[in-house]
Amino acid sequence: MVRKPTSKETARKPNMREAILAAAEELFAINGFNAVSVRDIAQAAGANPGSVTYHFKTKDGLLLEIYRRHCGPMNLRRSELLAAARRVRDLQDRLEAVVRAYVVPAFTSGSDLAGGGARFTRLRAVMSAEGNEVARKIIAQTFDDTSHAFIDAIHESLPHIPRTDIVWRSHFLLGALYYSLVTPDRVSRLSRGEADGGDAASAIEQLVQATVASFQAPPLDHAAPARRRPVVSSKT
Amino acid sequence: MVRKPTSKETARKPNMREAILAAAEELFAINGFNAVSVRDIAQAAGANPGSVTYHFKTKDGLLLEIYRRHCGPMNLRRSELLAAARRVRDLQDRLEAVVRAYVVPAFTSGSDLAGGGARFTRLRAVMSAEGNEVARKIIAQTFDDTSHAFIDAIHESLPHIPRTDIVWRSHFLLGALYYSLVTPDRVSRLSRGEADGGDAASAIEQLVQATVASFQAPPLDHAAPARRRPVVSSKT
DNA sequence: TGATCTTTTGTACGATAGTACAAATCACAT
DNA sequence: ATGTGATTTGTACTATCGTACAAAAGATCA
Repeated sequence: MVRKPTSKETARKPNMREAILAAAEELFAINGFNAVSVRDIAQAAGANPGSVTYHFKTKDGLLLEIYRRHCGPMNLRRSELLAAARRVRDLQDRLEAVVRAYVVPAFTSGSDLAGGGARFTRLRAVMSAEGNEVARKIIAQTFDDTSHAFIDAIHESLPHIPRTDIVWRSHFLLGALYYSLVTPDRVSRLSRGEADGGDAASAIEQLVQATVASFQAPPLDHAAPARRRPVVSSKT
Repeated sequence: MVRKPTSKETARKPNMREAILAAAEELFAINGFNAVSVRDIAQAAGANPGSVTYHFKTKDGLLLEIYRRHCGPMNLRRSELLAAARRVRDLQDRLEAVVRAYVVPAFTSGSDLAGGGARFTRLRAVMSAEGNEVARKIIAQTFDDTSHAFIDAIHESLPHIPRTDIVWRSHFLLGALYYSLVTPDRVSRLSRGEADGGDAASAIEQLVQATVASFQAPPLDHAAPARRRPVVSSKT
């Protein structure tokens, strides 16, 4: 008889805890935290509502565990890719590699969770929009380090751009990334079917290319707006 | 003796209907649709919960009315600015003007609502993330025309870029725009206080500049992406 | 097998949700 | 001042929320 697990950390044969986590992740990512009830999650997971309470104590605890599951692997993968990107000699290529190291793990999973990267990133996007408190705390203390590392790496490739501008542009990158995962159908619609907003590979390439170009844009902090004239004038 | 209003369309002296709309708009934009109760809105507006039902019938009806209030003016202003931008001769300047015509009304109000532009745009961002049904319907039938007009205008300035790429990049623009309004504090935090994410003027300039550069990036549709050397450079 | 621990189930409780509706109140034309 | 229609108030109803908890069921090992 095969018997590998000790009694302490085993769950049932069909792992209910995991099923609940997966169902919650999916539902939260699509509908937001507040619109999904514990009963909805339980039903989607084929579990009893009480099981959710048993495994995660509260609804917040469930969300917290989802974050714990993904943050580690994703940031680890980002660190690896970032380290590799830093070793690229050509500054131009390095910039692209760094951006790619930031973007790719958000679309594709960082570890055992297959294809869960995009789902979790979408979850983060939605929680961010909802101003979810649990998420806010985790984000600030888990992702800011990573964000700083990327900003520094980008700054390394573009020393002549003020750090402030890089912060703004990397912020735009994250916004674009989030939005691409939240409403991919809009891309399909506006392109009249010529593009598939749900295609991760396309999204990544488009995003990386557009973002690299935006980082390379000339800085504007320099208090010298003489170059361009005020273009807008239509109001009375 | 002042007598301007006819009895038919007047509300109370302190216009309750407007107060409710304003309160709802603010609360929805910050916390999302589902997290805000009708009672929350009524309290914030200094009204009775029943008044909300009286004026707007349902909570969905209230959201619908908020959209009706803003969509017209904002799209009107965008059309004006877009028309003006189209008249700019220099292609480079025209591109920037077009982008600005898209961005500016989202941050600043389009009509009588003072400063409400950013709030409403943030509301749209949050509703989009939550997958709100009421919002989805209105968006598709109200904003897609505008979006197409902008995409076409940009395509005019950049004829060598495939329309598909322009759709993606304008999608990124909207995502960046939304995200800037949803979590401006992140910019302040990551820049270590050097930038104020809440400053609309800075956000607009940064966003316009970054976006123009992203639109100008070389197209990537071209089937064979070997080792490409991007042409964009900032040296003068 | 029986004892013990873990997990699942079922049910219930208090809080709060959206909304309906009658009564009270107000603004204003007559 | 008075009647009338537009608003506001107060309250109540039903549904659903998150969560607690005891009992049932399953697993583990002496």
